[in-house]
Amino acid sequence: MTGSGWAPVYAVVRRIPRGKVATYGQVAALAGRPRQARQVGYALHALPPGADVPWHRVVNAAGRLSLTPDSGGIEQRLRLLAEGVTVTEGGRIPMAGFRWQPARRTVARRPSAR
DNA sequence: TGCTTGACATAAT
DNA sequence: CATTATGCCAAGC
Repeated sequence: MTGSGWAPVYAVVRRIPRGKVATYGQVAALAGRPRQARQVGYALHALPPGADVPWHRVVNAAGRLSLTPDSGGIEQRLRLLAEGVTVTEGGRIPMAGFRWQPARRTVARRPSAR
């Protein structure tokens, strides 16, 4: 099948538990695309309204909504708040306990470098 | 067919 | 905290 190939991306996003959030890079990595966080965002943007994908649970690595308030960031914030995720007016999320951790990435990310 | 833009990430300045 | 630079790749024009 040559189809888009973003199916795994949507599958990963669907796996994000309610009340938690994941980063684009994380989703990209879990979907098999370690360095394509951008394409993940693109794929989510291309999602039709009402899709079975909780795109609002995906935020950037800084724990902030990447979308502009004019684009849908407002809706994303409201949806997260409705799920119990704390989001400040500035679109910031305290990733202390809201970060979805499927397995790796606990406190020490990426050995070496940095 | 080739260049530009973009829901990003990371490091450096 | 803002800006700059680089990487990665799909879609739009």
